[in-house]
Amino acid sequence: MEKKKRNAKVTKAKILKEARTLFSKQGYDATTVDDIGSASGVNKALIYYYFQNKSGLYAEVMSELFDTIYEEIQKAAEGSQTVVAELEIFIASYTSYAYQNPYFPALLLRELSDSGAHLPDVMFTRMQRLFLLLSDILKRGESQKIFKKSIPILVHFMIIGSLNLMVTTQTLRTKAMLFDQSIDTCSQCTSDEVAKYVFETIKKSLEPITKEIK
Amino acid sequence: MEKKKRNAKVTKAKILKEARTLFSKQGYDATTVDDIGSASGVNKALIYYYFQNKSGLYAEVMSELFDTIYEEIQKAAEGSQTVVAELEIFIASYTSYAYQNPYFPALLLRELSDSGAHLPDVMFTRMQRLFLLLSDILKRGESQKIFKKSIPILVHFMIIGSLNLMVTTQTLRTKAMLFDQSIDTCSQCTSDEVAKYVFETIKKSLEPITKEIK
Amino acid sequence: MEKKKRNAKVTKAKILKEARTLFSKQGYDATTVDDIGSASGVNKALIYYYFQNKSGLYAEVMSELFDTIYEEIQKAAEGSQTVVAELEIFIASYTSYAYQNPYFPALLLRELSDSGAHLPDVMFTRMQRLFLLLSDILKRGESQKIFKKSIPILVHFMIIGSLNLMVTTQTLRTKAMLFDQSIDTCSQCTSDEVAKYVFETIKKSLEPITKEIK
Amino acid sequence: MEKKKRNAKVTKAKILKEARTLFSKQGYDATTVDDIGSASGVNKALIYYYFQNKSGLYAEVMSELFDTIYEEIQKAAEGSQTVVAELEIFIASYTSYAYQNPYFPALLLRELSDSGAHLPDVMFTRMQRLFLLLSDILKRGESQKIFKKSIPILVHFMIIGSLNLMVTTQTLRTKAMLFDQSIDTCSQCTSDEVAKYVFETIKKSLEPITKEIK
DNA sequence: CATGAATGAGAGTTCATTCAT
DNA sequence: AATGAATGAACTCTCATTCAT
Repeated sequence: MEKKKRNAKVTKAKILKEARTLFSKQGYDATTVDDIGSASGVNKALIYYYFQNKSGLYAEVMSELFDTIYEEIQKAAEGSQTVVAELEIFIASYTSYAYQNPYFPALLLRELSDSGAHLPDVMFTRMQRLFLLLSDILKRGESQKIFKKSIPILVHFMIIGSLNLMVTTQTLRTKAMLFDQSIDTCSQCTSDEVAKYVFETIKKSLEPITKEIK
Repeated sequence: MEKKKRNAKVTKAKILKEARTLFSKQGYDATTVDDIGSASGVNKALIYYYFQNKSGLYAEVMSELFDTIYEEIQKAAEGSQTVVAELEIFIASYTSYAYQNPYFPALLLRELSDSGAHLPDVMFTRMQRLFLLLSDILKRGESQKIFKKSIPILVHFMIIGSLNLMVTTQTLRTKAMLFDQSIDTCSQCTSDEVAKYVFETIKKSLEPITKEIK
Repeated sequence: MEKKKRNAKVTKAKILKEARTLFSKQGYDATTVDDIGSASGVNKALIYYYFQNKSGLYAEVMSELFDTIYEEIQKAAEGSQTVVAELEIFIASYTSYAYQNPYFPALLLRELSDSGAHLPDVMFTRMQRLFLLLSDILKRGESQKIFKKSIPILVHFMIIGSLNLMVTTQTLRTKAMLFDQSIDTCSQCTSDEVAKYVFETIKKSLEPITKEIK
Repeated sequence: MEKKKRNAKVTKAKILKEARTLFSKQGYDATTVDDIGSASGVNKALIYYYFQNKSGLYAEVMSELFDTIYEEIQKAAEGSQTVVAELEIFIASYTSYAYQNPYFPALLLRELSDSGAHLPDVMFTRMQRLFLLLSDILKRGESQKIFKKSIPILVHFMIIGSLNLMVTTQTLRTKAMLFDQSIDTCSQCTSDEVAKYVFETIKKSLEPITKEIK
């Protein structure tokens, strides 16, 4: 009868996992602490024991996500030789992360739609780091004359905006296709195809004018 | 003493207006019917008299918004000669609408982060129409050999993703700048600059390969 | 079927009445809003509709009580000729009020034991007015050489302390008598007897020294 | 490294001490077992190990207090020659105890406002003993013709009522003075002055009538 | 002797919604 | 057309208490 083994680490992780799923599926307000409690098989009060309150739990969920994606991208970009390769890896790893952790895009978009209403200031910095990663690639590319001058935040938003929306609208796009076969919502596209298209688009837009003129 | 003139149309419009503002500022869940009531100076029960319930009101708010933006874009595009001009106008009018009705981007992004959980099916079609507008431009451009083959939904999402995020993150980006002057979040950019950059990016990415090779 | 007549005044009064009873019987913390709701036959939410929150209700209960007793004492004292008569009336009306509204002593003592933890500052003034009533009698008596110099607050506390305790300990004192007949806890005393004894005690203690010496 | 010496007696005493303080400062309901735990630096569960439950702890706290004050008064009264001296000592030692253990008055008043709802029967007897101490003095004084006939419980309540209120309202009275300098709430009085005044008042009221007539 | 983990039963408060006028 | 009164269902959070170690 080894049901309840009282392992704090395991329990806390379970709570965080279920919270992540629910928050992303239903949003912050629509997710109740009771939901999270029963999803993770623990008493509601235990959640308050580990995390002070609902928003504390939310903050911890978000921290984890931002830290993870940041590390993944950084790790992936480590050995890259050119800024173009770095850009490609940035987009590819973001895409792969987003497709594999589909709660992330939903949470991120919601947070950005809210001006971070639910997030403490600490989280703010974590969100910025991601942008700085790309921003730095662009800047270096520019000084190497490989990229033309750009507006980094817009490049950033074109990338993550489109990728996140692709993930969050998966159902919607499939539904659209069922309604009207003539509409192409790329509902069967793989994440690789998506990543590739976004990368090509961005890359092309960054090519110095000289090339184009020629 | 002509204070309360009992003008159904006016009252209903007032409710819709305040609802729109509140829903976009705070989101669906965080906005209470009471909030809307007191903002529009009417009794809560009257809201139920005019609209079936909270989500009915929400649906009406969203309908209005989508109808308006659709009409605006269409009207603007009317006299355009080339598909490139049409594309430019599409982006420009979307941008101008989003910047002038800053509640719209927040609502749209939230809705898309949810796979439209709050949205009735009627709304679904309305969202599609917007995409079809762009999709059609791309298709015609392609058959005229002016645009190369693209993935319309991704182009769509790059456009509206970036533009919406620019609007919703205005505060956040200003804050970021205050924290660290070296980070360029385009916090002072005008809507025209933004529209132009997005247009240039998309246009370039659509240029047929031939041009590039030369 | 004239059950629910929707009479705001009546309903509100009923809530106040039951709240008063329960707060005095069980104290602030031990009384739940649910208790009050079911005692007064209304939905809990209605209590929040009329009074913002639990402590708002409490404050209103206390206001009523203090206002009432103050008015009663003042009215009773109106026609009195001498300060001694005024003192007697002060004590007599306080006693009679306390015995007839037995929740009052409990509430007052608890509040005074807590340094008014549950009360807003407005209430503070109301409590003071009662003291000023007595204080004024003593002062006038003193200047008329009818009373000797006293410490008003102590006189006040001897009066209300003893009277309130008599009311709140009624059960306890009866119980004591049942345990041990030899103990005289005045458990059968009428309120008049009590008032008289307290008055005599205080009066005597206020007599100018001259009298005593003679 | 002799930090946690596992000394049952010491630990238990520490818990009792902090419990006493907290119960008196905040009342029974408002004090949580967690509060007591962290104030005394022990784990919450340990409190349940030593005392059955919250109200068990409370009972023990109260027992201690009543035992202590009873002993103090008795000891002080030991060598006194006359009943008047005994009365003086009773009041003086009660006053000194109350001023030195300011939690006691709050607890006692609260308990008496409740008709001892929180108190087990054992406690009841202990409260009585205190009264019997005074009651006995009065009775002896009466039979020695030094005191006139009195209502002992009222005398008791006048004494402890006023003294306890003086202690519990210290803050309130200081506040009153700050608000309005003209109100004399004896906020600077020493415990000796208070004790003396109460004693004089009671003594005078007990003087046999003969004296007064003369 | 001592602790961290876990729970059940509420408590206060909010809110969408309805009813009577 | 418009309102105040009333409700039920939830929701967040707390707390006394117990269990396993």
